[in-house]
Amino acid sequence: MQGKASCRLHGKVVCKTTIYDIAKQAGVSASTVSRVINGKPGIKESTRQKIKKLLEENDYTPNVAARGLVMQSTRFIGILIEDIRVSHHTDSVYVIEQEMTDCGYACITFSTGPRDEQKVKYIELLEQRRVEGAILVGSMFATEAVRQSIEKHLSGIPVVLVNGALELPNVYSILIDEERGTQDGVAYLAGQGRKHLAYIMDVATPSNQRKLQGFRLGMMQCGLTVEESYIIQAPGEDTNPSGAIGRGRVAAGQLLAKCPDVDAVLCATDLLAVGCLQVLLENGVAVPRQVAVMGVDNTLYGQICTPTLSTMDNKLAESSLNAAHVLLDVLEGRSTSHKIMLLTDLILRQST
Amino acid sequence: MQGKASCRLHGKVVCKTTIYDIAKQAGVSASTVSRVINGKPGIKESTRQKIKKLLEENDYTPNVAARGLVMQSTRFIGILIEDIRVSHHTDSVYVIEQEMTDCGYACITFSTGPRDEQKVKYIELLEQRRVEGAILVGSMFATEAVRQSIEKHLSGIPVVLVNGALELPNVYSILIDEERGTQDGVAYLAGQGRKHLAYIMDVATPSNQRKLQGFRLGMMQCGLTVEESYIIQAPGEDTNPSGAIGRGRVAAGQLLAKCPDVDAVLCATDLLAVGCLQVLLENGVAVPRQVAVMGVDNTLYGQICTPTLSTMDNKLAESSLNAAHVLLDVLEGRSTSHKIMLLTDLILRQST
DNA sequence: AACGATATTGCAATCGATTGCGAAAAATAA
DNA sequence: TTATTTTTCGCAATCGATTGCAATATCGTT
Repeated sequence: MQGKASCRLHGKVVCKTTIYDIAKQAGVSASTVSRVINGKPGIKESTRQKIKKLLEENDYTPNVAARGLVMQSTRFIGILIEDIRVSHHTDSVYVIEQEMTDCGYACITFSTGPRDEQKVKYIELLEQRRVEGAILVGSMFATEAVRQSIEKHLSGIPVVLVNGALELPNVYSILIDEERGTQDGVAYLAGQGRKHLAYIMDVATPSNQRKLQGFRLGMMQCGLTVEESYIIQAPGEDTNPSGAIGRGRVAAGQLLAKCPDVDAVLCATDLLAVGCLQVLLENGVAVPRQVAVMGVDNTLYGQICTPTLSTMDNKLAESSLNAAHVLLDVLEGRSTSHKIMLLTDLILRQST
Repeated sequence: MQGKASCRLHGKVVCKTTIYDIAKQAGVSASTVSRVINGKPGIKESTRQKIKKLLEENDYTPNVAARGLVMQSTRFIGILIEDIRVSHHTDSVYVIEQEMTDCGYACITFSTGPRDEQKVKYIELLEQRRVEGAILVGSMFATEAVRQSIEKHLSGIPVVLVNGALELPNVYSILIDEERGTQDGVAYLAGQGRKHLAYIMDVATPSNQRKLQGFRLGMMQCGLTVEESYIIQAPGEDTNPSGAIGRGRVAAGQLLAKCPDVDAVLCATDLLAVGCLQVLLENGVAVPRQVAVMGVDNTLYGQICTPTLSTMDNKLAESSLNAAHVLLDVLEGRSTSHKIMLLTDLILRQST
């Protein structure tokens, strides 16, 4: 027997009003109230109106968790991202949240950090919340540990990976051809007659490795040889975005020391490139006359620094939008593709 | 009668295993399983072990929604923010999510956009999800419409407002003394002997109005008169952060046209300041020799532009951290303060 | 007035948990 | 062996919804 009236304490509603409260007031059963709420047919117009009025008056709001329990659907999706503070990641989250919210889903977002154990932990949290789908943004989710965790905890629900692939029947991938994009960048710089290209590498994520691979391929295709000492690893593995400039500065310092005749630098991210730019200018190197600099991500930073930064737009927002659409397709029973590949754009500004 | 075994389809688990599944396998009742899961006493050690093993083997994960239904607690909190893409907002969300996640809460985050109706809509969504608390980031939430909506939909749960106040018994406020901060900025510039200060105003949020008020007060205290035509309204009301630079540029154009002897510009945000800087430099104005420029927010942009930007650090991340702590205090029954006021810092760089 | 057809509504089970209280089982005491 | 205590465990209600099926109400017909 249910039907306890919503309890009030000090005038504040402590328990929200339920369909039983409404039913009692209307002198009908909870079933009838439920049918009115959901616009089901077979209710006399007069009672429908009476109930609607009561719902209004009592500020009734359905408990979606209770509804979800019987409907077997939470209308939650999960978003996992390494660090939401990274500016292009923010755009991704924004796009996904907008799109999913519009379709009646709510997003549970976690910044996982770089470590696999953390990622696995958050995957379990998503399972506990019974999300109906998940989007993992970033190539760092394409690891074996994550694969196993998805298989164990997220099997049965669609998972979309942005900028990475995972061989699992329920995993969909949005891929970005960063390798090709980096090749394009190299080709452009080589086309300017530059011959001694350097590369500033970020932490060795799959995405960064693809970019580096693109650098090597591009060099080869342009008939240039890669001098290994011209591939410089930015120090540390801090994910805090504000640290990236400093890391770029350190790398640029090494560059100046080790690469005397360098005439172009490709950087794995815009912020590394900004740090690099700063050091070059501070040391009297003319950019782009003596050394050209190119970044990746097409962030606002590149529009602000001086000289403005040429960069590879890796379309993270667009791929996230694609991810949301793929997820919605699967959730709503439409057919969709398991793999989508996007091409990058070269954005040319003053630094090249 | 419950106890349907978890159904499998094509090898994929479609229904997660429940405590009834475990109970049946163990030959006990669901109550016993529940007690083992929650570490309750009064269970024979041998059966406890047996059940624990089964939980492991079956990859059991509690359905937190079902649990929440009976426990009357969802362990969800809501975060409302106008636009998560704005960089200091991102930091706020990051900090809040970290803090709440650490304490076992999950966050439902919505970017509401600038309009009141949207904000109200998202407040209702939070109610539907039965969040146990909410944090609203930004002064734009301090409106009458939002106040009423909170009173109607979020009464009974703690709500923390970052950078704004609302007179409601369950609303807590983290305030930032931006008025005072702007006064400090004016005082600093006046101390350099500058006398003709301009102000580039952003959309008229309460926060921005407080800053403008600080500008007026500061001028008065320094014995300077405010020339109304030196207060320039940046055009548009686009919340897309990437548009702010352009808006700053437009404002700076007006500045050059209308304010011949200007020798300092305070801007409502860093990005406006960056746009302003660009236009000044393009027009051959020496910064800071002829005109000093100062922003607000202490974003990374200010460290990147040339010259680097002096700015007022309004401690949004710190205030968000405070907000999370206040919310946790209330949720966990500790006493806390209804209002916290933070002071800003002046960050001095090359542009002044 | 009696009947069948249709329009409304309620009962009760269900979703996946938690928990107070009583019952059965085991351990201990008499 | 019986009585008593203490462990251990299950029953059933509960949280707030949804829904198939059965029951009742209403209506038109003859």
